Amino acid sequence: MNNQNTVLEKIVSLAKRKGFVFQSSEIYGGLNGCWDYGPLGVELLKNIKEEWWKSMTYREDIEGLDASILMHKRVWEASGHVDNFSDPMIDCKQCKARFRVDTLGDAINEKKKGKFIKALKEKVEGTDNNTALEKVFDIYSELDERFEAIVEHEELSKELLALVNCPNCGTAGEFTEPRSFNLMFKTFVGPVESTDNTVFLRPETAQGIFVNFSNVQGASRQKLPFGIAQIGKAFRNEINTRNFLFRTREFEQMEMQYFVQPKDDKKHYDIWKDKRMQWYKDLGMTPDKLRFHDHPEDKLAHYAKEATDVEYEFPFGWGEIEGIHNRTDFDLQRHEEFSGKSQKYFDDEIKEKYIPYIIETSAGASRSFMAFLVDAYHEEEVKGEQRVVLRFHPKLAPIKIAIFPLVNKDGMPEAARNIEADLRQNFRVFYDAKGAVGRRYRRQDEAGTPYCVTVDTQTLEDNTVTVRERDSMEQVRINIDELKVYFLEKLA
RNA sequence: GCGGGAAUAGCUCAGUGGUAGAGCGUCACGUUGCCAACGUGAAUGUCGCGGGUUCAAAUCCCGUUUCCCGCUCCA
Repeated sequence: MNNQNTVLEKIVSLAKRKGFVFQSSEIYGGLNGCWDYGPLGVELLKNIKEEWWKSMTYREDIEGLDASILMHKRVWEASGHVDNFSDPMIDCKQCKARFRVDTLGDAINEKKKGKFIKALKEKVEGTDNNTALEKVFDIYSELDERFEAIVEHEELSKELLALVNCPNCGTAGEFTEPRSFNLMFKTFVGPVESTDNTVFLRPETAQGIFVNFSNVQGASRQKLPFGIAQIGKAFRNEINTRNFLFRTREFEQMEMQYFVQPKDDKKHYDIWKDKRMQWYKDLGMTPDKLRFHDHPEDKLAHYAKEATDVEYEFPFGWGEIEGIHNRTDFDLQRHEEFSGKSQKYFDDEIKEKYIPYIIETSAGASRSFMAFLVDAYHEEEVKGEQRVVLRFHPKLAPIKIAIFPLVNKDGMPEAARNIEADLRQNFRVFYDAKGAVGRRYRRQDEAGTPYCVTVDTQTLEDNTVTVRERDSMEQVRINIDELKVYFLEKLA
């Protein structure tokens, strides 16, 4: 574990040194959980988003969208974020201690938990809550799990809290009502601050897609099944940020919502699940470090019928980089209800009107960035010297080709500059003439540049150059006239 | 949010009360002949920030911010 943390620290350090990621507002002491993408980082991020965009929208059945970050307040009431997207807290009125409701159980021992649950069972006997409690008992056999499930249940939680003694002072029945600490960032439309003009910074891009379902369908004349894709920033006022780019308060999502006939939901869910996993593998991510984590039925979010995470094994452990959910008709149903505008789709084939089911693929651009960066990082020994190399897939590499004169004289720089000018029309290239060529190669290794072109004496005689490949460090001689075609093929 | 650790040059770090340091990197000049070569020179620090103690603080004390770790949580 210690060793693995060191790896992450090295990557954070490299990321700063080479210009991938800087801490936000660093000269002012930094801002918790916010990071800036530097010259190489912005290229890598842009390439990731571009690959995603191509794979998602360069097809007949998916349309693009770029919705506003600020949306009507009612959107978040309909989505459930105003009510659910929060961590309820309670205070003990007696001793003023504060507890998060969902972690209250940690402060209470087994024996007492048993006592409280028994008391609760007697209390709800014969009421609606009894059914709910029985369901909890069916799903869980462990005491801790039962307690946790009760606490997470809106109604049962209230009943239980009235019975529980404060873990701090022992007083029973003195807890406040659970209060929500909403994780959405709030701001105001217009210069005057008042509750009337409160808006939220979107905590997910998905709702921008849902509320535009009819617009996009009408404008694009798409028929079900079809999807809407969007890349954009989202904001969550996380209690804790942690692990570099993994949990940040401002992050970027790459989401595609696929609208399907309800009866086909399982089919499309499975298709997208496979397709999304393959995307990471196709871009070179180590297959052994990727897995699915299926959500157990009782842990599903309020909107989901089926859900899985694509997880990557980071130095700190497995972490989600994408969520694939069957959101059912929950979102459109709710928007229909809250807006009063029909969200139904008339299906010509079956002559039926229905609210589509939605299969969501929601990838974290920032998290993918981190996963691709961590996965690319390699340290190796070359002739007794350590080499640090970022083995990015050529499509993701911030710089595609570096061009060097072997030495900075005898007509070599001029020849190299000509090559640079020519290749720059098609590729992101970098010219460097300073110092020994070996050092320049290693510098490019640290930036993840897949190819280096070097002009030498022979170039001036027969118009050929060496092309050095990053991972193998092997060199081939190529005629300058064939370079562009060579790279178009290699980098396509 | 709780508990633990850390913060000194771009990076890694040394410096336990008395002039701010090293290695690497960066830049310049010279040299160069394919994998972090060499020589000479240079730039870079309110020692995270704010208070306090002291004749004197990078060093001791208090607060705070940020990062890392363990819980917790999550896209």
